[in-house]
Amino acid sequence: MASQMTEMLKGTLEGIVLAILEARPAYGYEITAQLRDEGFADLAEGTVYALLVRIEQRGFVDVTKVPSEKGPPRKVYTLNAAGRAQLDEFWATWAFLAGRIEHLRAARTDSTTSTTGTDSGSTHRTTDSTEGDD
Amino acid sequence: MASQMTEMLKGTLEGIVLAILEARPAYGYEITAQLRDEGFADLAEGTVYALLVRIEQRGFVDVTKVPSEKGPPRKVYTLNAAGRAQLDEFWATWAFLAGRIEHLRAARTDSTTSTTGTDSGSTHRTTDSTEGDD
DNA sequence: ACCGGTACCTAGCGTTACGTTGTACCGGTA
DNA sequence: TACCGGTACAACGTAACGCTAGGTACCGGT
Repeated sequence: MASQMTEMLKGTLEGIVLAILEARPAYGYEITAQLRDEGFADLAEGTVYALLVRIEQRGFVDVTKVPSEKGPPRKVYTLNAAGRAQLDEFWATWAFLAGRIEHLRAARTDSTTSTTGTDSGSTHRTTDSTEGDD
Repeated sequence: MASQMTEMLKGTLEGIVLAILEARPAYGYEITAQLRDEGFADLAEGTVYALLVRIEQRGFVDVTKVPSEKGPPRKVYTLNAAGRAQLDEFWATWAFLAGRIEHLRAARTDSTTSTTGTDSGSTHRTTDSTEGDD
C-alpha cells in the first residue's frame, strides 16, 4: 500500500542506520530489533539486510564476522571514515529538509489565526480575470 | 545523481506540495517556481507535474482549468477534505520520523560528552554475551 | 521429532523522483 | 515574416529504495 512511512523512510533509513552504527558497531539482526523497539514496528528484516549490503558495497562500513553460540556467525558492521562523511552529509540534507518543512508548518499555523483578508501581495500575480469556465 | 536529497524527497515532496496547496490554490508551474525559490533549486518540472497527477487521481485535490493569456490554460489545484486528511497524516508521520531522528542526533551529541550512562536505552538485550569464545 | 528463536540472504514488486522530449501559446527581435 | 525564449502542461523510460515473501542454518525446549 505504500503507507506514508514506507515512502518517507526512503533516503532516511540509511542515515538512521549509519547513526546507529556511529554509536556502536552492531549486526543486522540487532539493528532490526533496535529499530523495531524504537517505534519502527513494521520494518521488514529484509529491508535492513539489503541496506547493510548497500552501505557495505559503498564502503561506509567495515565488516567483522563474529561467531555466536546461537545460529550463524554475526556480521558486525563498524562505521569507518567514509561512513562518517556520509553521515555528515545525511545530517546536512536532513537539516535543510527539516528546516523547509518546519517552515511550512509554521506558515500554516500563522494563516489559521487571521480571519481578515490580509493578503494583497502575492509574489506571483498574473491576475487572470478571465473567468471563462470551459 | 541520486544525491541524498533525491531519495529523501521521496514521500516528503507530496506532503510539501499539499502543505503549499493548503495555504492557497496554485497551478503546477507556479508550485515548481515557488519550490525552486525556496531552496529546491534542482527540482525538475516533470517531477511536480507527475506528483500533481498522482494526488489528483487519488482525489486529494479539486482541479479548475483557468485560461491564461500566456500559454495553455492553467490547471489550478485546490486542496479538498480528503487532501486535508492526507496532509494531517503526513504531519503525523513526519512528526514521528523527525522525533526519532532528532533523538538519534541528541544521543550522538550526548555520547561525545561523557561516558556516564544516560539511560539503559535499549529495552532490548541481544547484546553480545559472546565474550566466552566458542 | 517438532517448533520457535537466532542470524543471515535473495528475487521480484510497487512507488517515487529524475531526465528528457514534445506540445501549445504568446511577445519581442532581427 | 521568421525565429527565439518564456509560460504551461504532459508522457516516456530509468534508477533507487523499501516491502513482500520466501529460503538456509544452528540451537534448545516441549
